[in-house]
Amino acid sequence: MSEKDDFDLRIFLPYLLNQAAEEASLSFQQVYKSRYGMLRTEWRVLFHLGIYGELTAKEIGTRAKMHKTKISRAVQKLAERRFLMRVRDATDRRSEKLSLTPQGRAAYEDLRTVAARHDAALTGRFSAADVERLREMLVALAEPSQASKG
Amino acid sequence: MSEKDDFDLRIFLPYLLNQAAEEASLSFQQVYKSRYGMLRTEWRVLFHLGIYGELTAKEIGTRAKMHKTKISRAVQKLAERRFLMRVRDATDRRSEKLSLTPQGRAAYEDLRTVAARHDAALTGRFSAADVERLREMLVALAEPSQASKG
DNA sequence: TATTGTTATACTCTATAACTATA
DNA sequence: TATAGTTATAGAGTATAACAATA
Repeated sequence: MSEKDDFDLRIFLPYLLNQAAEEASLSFQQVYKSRYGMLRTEWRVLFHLGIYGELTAKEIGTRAKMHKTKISRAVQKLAERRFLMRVRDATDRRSEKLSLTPQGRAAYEDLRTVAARHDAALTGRFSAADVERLREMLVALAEPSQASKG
Repeated sequence: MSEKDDFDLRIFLPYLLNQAAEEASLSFQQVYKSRYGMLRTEWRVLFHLGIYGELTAKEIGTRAKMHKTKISRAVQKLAERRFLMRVRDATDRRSEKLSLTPQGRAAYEDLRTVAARHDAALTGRFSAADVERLREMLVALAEPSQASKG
């Protein structure tokens, strides 16, 4: 994009990424919200426990790049609704081992299926090679502190 | 992505798009916020008027796919800060012709330059062909009601 | 009756500081 | 002193209903 009179907002990358992200999230959001009353932070924590098994809040934070306050509140909600269990760590009593209850695992497995189908629906219109390259580029763009000090 | 035990959250498209969008927006957000005290909705309206000239709120809504309440509030803020002028439409007194003041145009031109440089910094690491394909795919993903009922 | 734009309200999401309890 | 996690608070972003003025 040049800097003069032909600026095209419609292809400005931050704008485009935001629009695509909003649209792509919509139908999945409706599912985790309507079926389980979850928020974004909550399904993310649920998925981390579903995929990796027992984790502490700290470990989830590292893997998900989520701030500890977000995790704290998401864990609280998931515990209230009996999707996860908290067990005080015997060797370091500041932290807790978090793991899914059977109910939490069932929710995770349901949502994992929905997510996989949704991902397939979103990417199905593109070639496999294009999708692979798209994911690579998005991973690179998601990485912090690339060239970005405009 | 398959639906069984190898679900990989890190490449789940809605998740990836969200992370990339957040990261890509960061530095530009800091500029329009710190220099002009603007919010997201406000720079978007500013850009529409800068690019297309005189528009009504309705026309901005159509082009930007923004709800009228967002536009109403963004226009109010931009008018307070003397970035735009409102002139009642003589032929339809329900709407107003919106246009940038000299101060608004100066802000737009400054931010347009920042945006173009930021876009170049974000995409500079990829080949021109990859960037072109990336924008095409994001435009397609941003389009509402594709296959999405997971 | 329908449309343009405004106001009220609530919910979601994010960011930061200050705090606790443990180490 | 530092770390794991919590609580409080505010700001940013989004969504919807109800409304006034005009067509």
